[in-house]
Amino acid sequence: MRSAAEPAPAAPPSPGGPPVHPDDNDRSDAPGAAQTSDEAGTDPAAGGSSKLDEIIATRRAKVAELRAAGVEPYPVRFAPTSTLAELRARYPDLDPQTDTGDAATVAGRIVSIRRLGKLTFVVLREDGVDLQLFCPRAALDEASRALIGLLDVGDWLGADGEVVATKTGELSVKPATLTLLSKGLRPLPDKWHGLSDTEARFRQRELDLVVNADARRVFELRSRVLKALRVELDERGYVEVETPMLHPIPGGATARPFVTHHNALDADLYLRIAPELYLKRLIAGGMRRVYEINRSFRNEGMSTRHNPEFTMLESYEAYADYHDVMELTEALVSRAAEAALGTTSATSQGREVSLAAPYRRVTLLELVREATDRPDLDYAMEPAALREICHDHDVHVEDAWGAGKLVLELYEALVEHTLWEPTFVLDYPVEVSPLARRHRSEPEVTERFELIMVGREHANAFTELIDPADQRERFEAQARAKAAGDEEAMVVDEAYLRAMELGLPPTGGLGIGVDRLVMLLADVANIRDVILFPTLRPERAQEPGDPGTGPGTAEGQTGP
RNA sequence: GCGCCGCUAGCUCAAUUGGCAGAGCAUCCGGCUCUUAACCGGCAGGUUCGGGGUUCAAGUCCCUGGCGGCGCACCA
Repeated sequence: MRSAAEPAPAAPPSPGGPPVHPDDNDRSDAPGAAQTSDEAGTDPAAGGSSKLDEIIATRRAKVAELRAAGVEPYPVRFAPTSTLAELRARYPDLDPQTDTGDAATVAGRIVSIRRLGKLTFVVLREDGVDLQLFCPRAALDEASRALIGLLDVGDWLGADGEVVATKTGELSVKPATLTLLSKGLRPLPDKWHGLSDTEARFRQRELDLVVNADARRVFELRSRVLKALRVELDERGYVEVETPMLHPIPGGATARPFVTHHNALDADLYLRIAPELYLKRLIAGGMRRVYEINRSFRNEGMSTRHNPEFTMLESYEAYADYHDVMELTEALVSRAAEAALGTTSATSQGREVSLAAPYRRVTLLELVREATDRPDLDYAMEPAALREICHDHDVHVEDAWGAGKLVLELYEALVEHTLWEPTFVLDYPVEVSPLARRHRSEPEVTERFELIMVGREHANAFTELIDPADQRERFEAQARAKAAGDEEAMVVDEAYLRAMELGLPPTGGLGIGVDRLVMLLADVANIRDVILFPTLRPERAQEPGDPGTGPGTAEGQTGP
């Protein structure tokens, strides 16, 4: 994204004068530059692998040759009359050797070239759809005849000609004119094996998208899921809002935040771990139904299910309780499934799962009683007795944990991964739910549920705590835990308490992990497969002091 | 963060017990007017992830660092 790097975009070939291209500015052929290294030394991106250098040098030479012939290799604009997909849809099955007489102008990236003497086949790809150009030399105008010999796989190309079907029945455009739209300098991965190196796929997603159809499938599915979630919420009268990602104090979840610093304010800020508190302040302000779909950031471990930045949907609705939110959750998940798959029946890890509403509802306590075969188990039990039950099931415990935390640990260790079909697990202990309202009839628990599907948590919701005095006590308990060393515990958020003191109506709130929902629907095992550019360790910087490969040449182009 | 596995040509992968670093595709040169993993002939392409060690000899064994994958831990 360095727009300043194009000081003279699409410079027209100057009449009479020699072709000049910006690349020359950082080449060392200026008089007096005692640069003796070969072509390789001028490419800041090439580490020293000479075959790649050779390919890039060859293609740069083609750029120069094209400019010398008056062809702009990076033109300003092109106007196709149809996409490749539209053309395929318009001519679903032409008979072999049909000349339709219809003209079409198409464009795409060249993914294959087959030269058979005076006949060339070029395969264009656009938005994942391929179309062949059937290019007998005799059909091309003079400029296109010169151009076609300089084309490479990876170039962007436009073609203007007749829609035909070849002898074998392959739908094709037979161009009279070829227009180079952008000359690619780097080779594409193997046309047959594609790009399978996972690191390369994540670091160079653009390459993954060019050659791997599955990458495109996943991200198109993701887009449909996002749209479906928005449409469902919009139809229900929710307003989409955007609240800060820079927070003066982290809140809304128990997690370790990223810290950053604002210079003019001379203040530390935290990347948000959840939008929750701001969204509830909007409810306090009288916005009846709001939602936000965007990133949150947690400075914790990374895994196949955890990226440091991830997308969450949070929604809040005045007057609602968690039973209302369950109904909303069912509608959102089943609608997302319909949008993604055309059905509420999904396959995950080779196993079916039905996402059709309604979903099973069962309390956390019931599940733990069942799993431990202890019908007497209860939040009122002595913690020592609960610890013993944990010990019997090899569940790790810590001294500071109360009954609620211990029961939750049992649930997470013994039950959660066994819940395959969508299940609302209800009524989490107060101790582990600092922002949820106490249950209307069970004092030890809150009105909170998590939605478990295929053994994993996908949503977390509750009847919100709206009593400011209760909230202050919960915050203070969290602050004590933090002082005692719990790095994830919350701090007292006075701005939020002030909003609550203004009066928060009864409110039902929901959070859905969007990446995980997409993982489920796309049936992929790694969260990095549903995030276009997942967080990776930075690539190692180039060796300092390595002549000719430092940042100097690249920076030199960036202009003022 | 811990454990296990991986890293060889632009891409996908080989390389016997430690014994001359190879193939296919792509590139480059030549041929070919119905191909679609086009075909035929030829040339070239290597810091075997980096550094160190053992050895007559290291892609291979040892140490160390880098990056990635998987599992565990934590969370969504």
